[in-house]
Amino acid sequence: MPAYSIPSRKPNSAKEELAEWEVAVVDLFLNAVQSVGLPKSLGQIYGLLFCRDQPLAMDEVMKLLGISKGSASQGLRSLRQLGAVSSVYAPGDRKERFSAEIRLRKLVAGFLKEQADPHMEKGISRLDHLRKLLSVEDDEDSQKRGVRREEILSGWHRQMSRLLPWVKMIVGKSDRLAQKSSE
Amino acid sequence: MPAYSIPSRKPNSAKEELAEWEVAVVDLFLNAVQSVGLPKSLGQIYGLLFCRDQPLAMDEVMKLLGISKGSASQGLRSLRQLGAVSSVYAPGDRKERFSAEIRLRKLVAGFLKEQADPHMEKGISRLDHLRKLLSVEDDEDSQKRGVRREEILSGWHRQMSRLLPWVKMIVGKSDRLAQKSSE
DNA sequence: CAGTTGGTTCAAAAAAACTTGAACTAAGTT
DNA sequence: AACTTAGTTCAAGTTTTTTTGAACCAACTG
Repeated sequence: MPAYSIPSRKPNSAKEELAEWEVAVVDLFLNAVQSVGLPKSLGQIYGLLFCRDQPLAMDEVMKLLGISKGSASQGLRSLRQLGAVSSVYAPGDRKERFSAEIRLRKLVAGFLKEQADPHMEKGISRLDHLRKLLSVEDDEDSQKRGVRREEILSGWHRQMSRLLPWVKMIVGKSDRLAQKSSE
Repeated sequence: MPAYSIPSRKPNSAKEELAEWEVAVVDLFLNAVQSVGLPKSLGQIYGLLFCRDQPLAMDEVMKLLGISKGSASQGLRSLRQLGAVSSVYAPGDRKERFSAEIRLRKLVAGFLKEQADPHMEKGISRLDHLRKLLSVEDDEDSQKRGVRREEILSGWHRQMSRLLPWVKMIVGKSDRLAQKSSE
């Protein structure tokens, strides 16, 4: 038996390929995800999983999307971290399989938790730093001006902090449409 | 008899360089702006103008931040388009001068109008395209699956449309804090 | 009009972000 | 143990985005 058969690579003719509409969905997510500053492979992977009823393994994702092992691995990790996909292991199978989270509220919550919250945290320490610098500013006019700016920034920070819970709440409402297909 | 001591630094006559706290503010905006996917020069420029009471001309921005003419010109244009800075011409002076918009509600509204709204528009046409593809899908199971996905996506789109006005409203509330410090 | 100034444009350079694939760990099989 | 197979890591390569600066335009000045 052949230990290793020559990999006759035909670029796009595999047993399985995406339906046209699936390509469109993958493309939709590819774009959507870029608009919020995430790498496009995340969008492709999520889009593919979003289309499927059954969870897919990493090698299927690679083959269907034509992306590398590294991209698939890293992409899936990021998506898991964002709470946008979850892994399921079928008993008796060593492969990890992935399925997409389709509840918008969860997606938004995960995104905010991973992206917005850290920024808010960082904002606090930056404001602290700013106050420290202001306390040693020797030009009095400059200092006064700086203090006014610090007040404004603190106000903004407070308002953004207030906003985030609302976003989660509003998006959470009537998530039913999505839920009935999954839960 | 100097009223204030500790002028032992470079006695820079005009404001040729930024105060330490101003550097920190510029850096703060540089980071903030990148986290929403805008070029960092936008953050630098906005941050500088945010610090100042008096509007600055383009050549001052260039010199203070050490950026090129091209960056300054393009950056200021983008900021104007976002509604984040406005230009003021002093009478008798041919130079255009720029000052930062500091009302958070205006900043958010401008950002949403320029960034989010176009995406929502594009979303509509993508959903239309998807429906068209689904109407000609020949595999019946695939089609059914696709239709379910299209329903989910439409639901998401609807919810996001609902969210945006709320964001503007919530951020708009008690913008007073920022205003009283400047106006 | 020739010279200067304020400002825009855009091709090319630089920087940043993303993807790849080979080397590697870990765990299961023979 | 040797050989799979599943998956991770990361240096190097590729692509995309951003910045630069020189050419250009338009308006004012002497």
